[in-house]
Amino acid sequence: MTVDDRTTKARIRDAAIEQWAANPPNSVTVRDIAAAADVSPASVIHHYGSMADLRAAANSYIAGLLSDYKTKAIQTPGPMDILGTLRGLSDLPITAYLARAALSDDDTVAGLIDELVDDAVVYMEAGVEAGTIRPSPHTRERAVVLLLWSLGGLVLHEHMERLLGVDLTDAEAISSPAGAPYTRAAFEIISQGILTEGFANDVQASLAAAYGDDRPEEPTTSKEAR
Amino acid sequence: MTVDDRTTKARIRDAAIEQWAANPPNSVTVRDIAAAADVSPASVIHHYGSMADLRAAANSYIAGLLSDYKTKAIQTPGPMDILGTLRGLSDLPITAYLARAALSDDDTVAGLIDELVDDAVVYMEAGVEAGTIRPSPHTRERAVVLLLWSLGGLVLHEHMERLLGVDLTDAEAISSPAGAPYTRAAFEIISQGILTEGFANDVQASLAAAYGDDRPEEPTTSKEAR
DNA sequence: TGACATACTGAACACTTGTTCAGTATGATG
DNA sequence: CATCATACTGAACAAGTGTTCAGTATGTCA
Repeated sequence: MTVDDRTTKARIRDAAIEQWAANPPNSVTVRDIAAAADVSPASVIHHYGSMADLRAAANSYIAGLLSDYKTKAIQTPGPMDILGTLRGLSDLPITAYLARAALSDDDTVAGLIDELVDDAVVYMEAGVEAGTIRPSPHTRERAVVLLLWSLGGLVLHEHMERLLGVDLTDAEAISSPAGAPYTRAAFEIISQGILTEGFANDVQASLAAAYGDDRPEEPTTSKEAR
Repeated sequence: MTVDDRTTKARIRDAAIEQWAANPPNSVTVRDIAAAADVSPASVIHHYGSMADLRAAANSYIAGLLSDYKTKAIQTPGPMDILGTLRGLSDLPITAYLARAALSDDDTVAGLIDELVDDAVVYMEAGVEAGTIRPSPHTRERAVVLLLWSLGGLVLHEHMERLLGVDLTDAEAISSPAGAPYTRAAFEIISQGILTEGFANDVQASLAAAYGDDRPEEPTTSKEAR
């Protein structure tokens, strides 16, 4: 006999998160959330004051979950997939929620993204220390681009599923063989890039000429010309 | 003095595209578009029948522009930035529009994305031929992931701008020194990846063990049928 | 008991949305 | 000229939005 011992306020919050995770932004109404939480629309406002405040409460709740996972995930090595750590963090569809929230113009969302970026920087620095991640002259910029690319792929998960058959919001699918079309492509990109060494050197040279040279120091590998 | 010789119908379409490119999805109203085109809301409906039909007309117009660019871009080498070719294609903010449109559940948009993917595959195969792009056992999957990552970064351009100070929807900014924080990080990732060689081998080994090996130089137990 | 706070609701309100409609202007065609 | 079609508009409408509000329970505490 499993009863729902959450308070009504918590039930409303969770219902809101689920609704926002599952539906396009701005298409979720008070009445939707109220129906999902099995209360009246007025009750939603009673507990949270307004729709915007509910959104803020949901965001800060998610932020709290993120903080919790941080302390746990710090000991698990291999930050290959920055967002992967988020999956399976709670019963709530956090990744799907983030994918939608990243697009809302709500100000509190920016804080969530910034937090993820900061975490990514920390992880990657730890990876450099551990010898799994290449050092970079622009650690933070690299982390920003990589995180926003990953998050962007998540945001476009419907296209990803149509094109590769992989649902990035499904935690189990990703880590199963069904997720291979995505994971092996992503791994290939982040492990060796896509450019040949010769062409990369050419581009690097022209970039250096244009913006100034800041090539990362190569750890005693090949140095011969093409 | 230059007069606007576009028909009212064309002006409405262009105004709609600009509005949709510049504002969050579902936040653009008939009255916004009407005001931008300097006509009455009723005139918008008069010309296009409904808001949905206007959207469809805009999508097919963009699709037409894309087809045009394809024939042109085929001869410009260096497909480093797949989406870069789209910038400066027209006076209309096509990339920004695509970034918003990629999220709408309109069916005609899926066709646009698929077209971009197909183009990316072609470009990358040409790059492999030319020796600028590394060959891959999964060309199409790699192209999909790379394109959706890029497009995803574009979708999240507001976060990118906040975090890096680079506006991905601004064609000139990208190719100027102001775009360096993004371009050099993106280049670093696609030129050498982010994993060290040793760690990449480790991960590759476990991936191969889990899903089956698809790298000829890594010998593992071969027992599957063909 | 009485007094007070909290939880919750149904019904309405003010506002915005896309769309309709009657009607005016303009120009082409006979 | 009359006739017709098209371009365009102001005013309204129905539906949907978040929110307010008076009012009813259900406690808690003196």
